[in-house]
Amino acid sequence: MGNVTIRILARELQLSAATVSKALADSHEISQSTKKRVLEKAAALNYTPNPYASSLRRKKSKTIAVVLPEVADSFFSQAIDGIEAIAQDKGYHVLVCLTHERALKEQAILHEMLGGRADGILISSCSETTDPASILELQEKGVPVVFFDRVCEELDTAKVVTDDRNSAYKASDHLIRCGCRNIAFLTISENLSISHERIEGYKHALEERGIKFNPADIIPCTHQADDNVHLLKKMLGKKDRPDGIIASVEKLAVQVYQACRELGLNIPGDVRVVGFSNLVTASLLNPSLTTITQPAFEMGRAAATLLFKALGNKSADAAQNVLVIPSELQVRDSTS
Amino acid sequence: MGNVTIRILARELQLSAATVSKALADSHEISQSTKKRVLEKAAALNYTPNPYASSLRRKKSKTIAVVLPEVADSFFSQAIDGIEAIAQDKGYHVLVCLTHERALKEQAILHEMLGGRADGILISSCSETTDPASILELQEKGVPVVFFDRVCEELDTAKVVTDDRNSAYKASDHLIRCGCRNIAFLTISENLSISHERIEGYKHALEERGIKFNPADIIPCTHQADDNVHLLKKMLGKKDRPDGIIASVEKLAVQVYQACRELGLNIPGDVRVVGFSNLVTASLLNPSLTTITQPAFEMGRAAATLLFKALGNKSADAAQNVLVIPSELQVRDSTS
DNA sequence: TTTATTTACTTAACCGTTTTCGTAATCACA
DNA sequence: TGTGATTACGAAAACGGTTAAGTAAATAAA
Repeated sequence: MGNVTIRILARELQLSAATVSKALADSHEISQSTKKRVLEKAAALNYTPNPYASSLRRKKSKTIAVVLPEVADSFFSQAIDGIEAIAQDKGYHVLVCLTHERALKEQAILHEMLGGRADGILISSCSETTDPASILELQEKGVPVVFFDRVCEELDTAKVVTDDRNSAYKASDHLIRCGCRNIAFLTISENLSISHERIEGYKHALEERGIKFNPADIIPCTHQADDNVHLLKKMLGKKDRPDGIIASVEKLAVQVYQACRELGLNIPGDVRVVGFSNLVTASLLNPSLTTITQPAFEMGRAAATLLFKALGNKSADAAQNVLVIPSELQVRDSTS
Repeated sequence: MGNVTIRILARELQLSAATVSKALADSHEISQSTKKRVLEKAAALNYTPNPYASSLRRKKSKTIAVVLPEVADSFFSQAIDGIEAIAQDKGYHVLVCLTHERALKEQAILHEMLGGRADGILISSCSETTDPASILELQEKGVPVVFFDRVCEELDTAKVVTDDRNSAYKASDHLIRCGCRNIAFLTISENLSISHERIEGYKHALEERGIKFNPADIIPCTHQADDNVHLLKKMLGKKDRPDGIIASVEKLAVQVYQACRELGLNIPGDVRVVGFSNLVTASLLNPSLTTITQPAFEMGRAAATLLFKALGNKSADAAQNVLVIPSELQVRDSTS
């Protein structure tokens, strides 16, 4: 009943623990016949190595941590799928740590990671300001960190992003071409890299078409769905309501639909909508939603790949790569 | 640069490692003044304990594993949110292990867990047959296991499910009341507990209304979206196509919509659809989707709570609870 | 004053694997 | 036949935190 350890295995085999350990690791120092005996006995006794003993000794946890705001979001869950695919392939485990968009929680998680719980970190920052200190500490300790999607611009780490600025530009330009002149831009946080980039793209499109940018058109939203719907209804209830909306976050697009439905507003008749979204149901919505579709799965894969590349290098933070994977504008009925 | 260990901390403080350890654990054996000194020095040196050393010695990992088929699914991702909320509260970490619906992968993951990587396991089985052996082994080793949603009926573990049979009954009954007489039931696996239950509920409703059950109406689907759409189009293209469809899995409902769209079939005119689904967009689809909405977040919370209860007990598998949290039928336009 | 008790620490032995350094024994080669 | 490699294994010391057992000093009880 007491767990079968490598020493128990060794005793049964009349061997030393060292030999068994090496045999299990398929070391060249061990004869084929011994390896076979060990493997067989291990299977017979149902031996499973204690990962913590191993981690302690090797200073490797065979685990990566994914730090992100939430998982109930198509983009993030698809990204996790991509990350996990790579990790599983490399024999690594995935620790999912949710920040719930709280900077404090994020910091606490990152600080804990200093203990070596994970060999590397994938992170998509929360919407409150990310403290570069924790990240810097990790880097100093030689723990590779790769940002994805929501990156921290000031930091010199590997990053995987999509072409946020250009995507927002395309979305805005598309709306303008559709006749919109008063476009609201919904965002969840102004100190998020992706927000900056996307707002820049939006501004650029306006400028190019000679539309004056009005700071009041940048609408900061919250993480409370009902608050947002309330806010949106208020905005859309006004006489000078926008004739176009860009929802820079998946959830916000859904909330715009809800607000419009409750107000009896027609999309795209009364207001056109485009959302940054990875919803599989985008094309099935009423009306189908024009989206900027991010390559979520691919971004997850790419971030994980970058992380493992860094883990392979002795020079920990060698991979100061920035990867940009383009998003796609998919025009559907909500704008046409 | 070299990690600051408890011994280094101790040396700096002119104390023994034992004292520091106890001080950090707020042991009553240590004086207040020493505790304060230790805490301050620990903060100053930015000490972070090595979780693996601790896990090795204490035989506790402060980690739970969530084993499930995928994460890119509203039900599962919401459930994870619920699980994580509880785990974070208890100071535990969450290891997410995806089986991708492969029994072999599931077995491998569970077998690895024997090593003690996680203190407890939450699992929603994959659609291929789950091998009770791995679970039994875990239980023998005293690792508590809680099933949620996709449970293993033969096993005597704690379980959290929804009222699958009754939900399916309600969905079927609803369709019949709407006039359907030829109802197809889409499933992904026939050896899944939830499939059994749901099919039973479906049969029961038919029987009660004097409609003969036709085994051919149980449509086994795959995990390939395009395969399913193809299959569904074939089915819906026939003259004697069903006049009602129950999609017992979230993704399948979406695929029914796609198939109908491609065939130009009208929902609910040509065929009525109800789906087991937690999509936030259900009410925004075209037409809005009648759903059996499962309490995903709550189920996650409940499962985690049950697990922690078991972790609290010395008698590991004391909690052979079965919790049933009811789902809700939300009638929308796809059936009316 | 002597004896118990409490307080505040220390020592040392773990936990289970890995790995460095040996060391016999076998083999190759001049 | 002696020297150097090579092969196959073992002893023991890590890794870093925890904890049982022990101890010296201070305090309380007799």
